Amino acid sequence: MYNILVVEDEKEIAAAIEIYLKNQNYNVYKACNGIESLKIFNKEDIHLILMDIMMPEMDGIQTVMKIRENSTVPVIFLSAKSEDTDKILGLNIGADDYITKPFNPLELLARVNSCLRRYTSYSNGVLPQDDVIRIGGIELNNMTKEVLVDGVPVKTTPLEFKILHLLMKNPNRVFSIEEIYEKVWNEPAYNPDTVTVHIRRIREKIEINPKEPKYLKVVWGIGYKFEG
Amino acid sequence: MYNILVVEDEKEIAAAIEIYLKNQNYNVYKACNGIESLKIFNKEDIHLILMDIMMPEMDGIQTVMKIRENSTVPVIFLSAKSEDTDKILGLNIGADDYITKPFNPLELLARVNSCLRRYTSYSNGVLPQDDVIRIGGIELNNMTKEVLVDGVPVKTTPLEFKILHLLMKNPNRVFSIEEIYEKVWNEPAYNPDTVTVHIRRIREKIEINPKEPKYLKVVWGIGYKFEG
DNA sequence: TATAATTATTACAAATTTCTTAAGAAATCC
DNA sequence: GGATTTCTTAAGAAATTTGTAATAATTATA
Repeated sequence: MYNILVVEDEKEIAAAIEIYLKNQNYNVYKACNGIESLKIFNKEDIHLILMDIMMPEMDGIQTVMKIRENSTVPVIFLSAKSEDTDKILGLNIGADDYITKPFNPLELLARVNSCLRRYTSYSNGVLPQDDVIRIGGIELNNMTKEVLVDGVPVKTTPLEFKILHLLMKNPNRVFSIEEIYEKVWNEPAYNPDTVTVHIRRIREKIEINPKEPKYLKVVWGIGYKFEG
Repeated sequence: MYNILVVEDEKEIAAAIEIYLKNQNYNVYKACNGIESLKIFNKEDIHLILMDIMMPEMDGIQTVMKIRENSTVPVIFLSAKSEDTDKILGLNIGADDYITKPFNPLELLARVNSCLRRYTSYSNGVLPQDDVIRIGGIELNNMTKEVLVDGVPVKTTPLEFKILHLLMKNPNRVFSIEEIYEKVWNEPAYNPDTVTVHIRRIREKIEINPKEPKYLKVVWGIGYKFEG
């Protein structure tokens, strides 16, 4: 049973899609804007996203970019525009397919089926390599959300994992506290202390001596980096 | 990691562009008029400019003309007008591309990517591929904020790094103490001693014998330069 | 060479940033 | 609904960086 997230601000279209998909025995989650979709995506185990491009608040492209920062879930774009450039560009940011409105319900279903088949076929045997990052003695698995320190599993909270993931995805790059906050929390306003405290907790879990960190280093006056 | 300067007086548009670019891991600087953009351009190591044509104070074309006096940095124009005359004019003064508002975010990203790709491919060695400057035995990495002296990492404070970066970006060019102060601190008022002390501290870190500097030389009565 | 102007050196005070801790709020789980 | 886990905030401590000022050394010029 697959979970499909439909992100679409026009209620009637969303309802119609829901009917088609439920008839095919898919489980449907609905969001009417980008922000809501991110919340659902972070909470549920979504196998495919149908994303409208034109939306209030945060448009579909921005939303997919956010999702792509730490997931390779398949995405099919829905759009009123049919220009070829858009089509190609949409695929460039990691969309798996593209359907122009008004669409044929059968076409929609066909693409959804094919997309899921394609994705599950290569996620069966070999996992996408992006999901495991290993630097020094630290191994981070984005699929299972597991962290290994010298082979020993360590429990991390969701926020700790996100911060560590961000830094380990770009080893040696320095992130300012503000940057970390924006990327992890998806909000502009922030309290620097919050990030600092989480950094401290991550250090407690992955460093032998948190006061002299080997991996999670501070660059004074600039920010933090994962050294590898 | 590329630095992109967005020159746009409408705050919402500038903010939107910033989001798109940051999501693609570009570093974004913003200016809301031509004069401000020149200041940032002179201070930072900008790899591409997105320039609005219609702006108060100094318009985009005037600004690019000023920039073109001593730089071939790629420029993409943004404009509400779509007349061909503007287009041709824009390209004639050395713009690399042209986007009319309202624009598709993906189109913007595609042009930015292509522009940077094109530029770096035919600039052999002039423009650094990444943010690494290497002169003599000194290597400076702006992404990791690391400084290597003959391969040995050396810790620098934020101000020291900024000063060194400024001088190494323009090797052999002499900067007056006042100029250094203005570009690094971004303030008009200054105390010459402050800069002198910082120069001394940098020398202690990168020179074998600070009293007879090999790199960070003084030009008597004029200022300092990084010799390479 | 003497003098004035500029740069170098040093030590210490001030300012800034990060660290640590802990308590209460919020969210999640059973 | 209660218990547990996770998150946020705040405040003082600790560490680091930055600015200042006094003095020494160097360079240019008359």
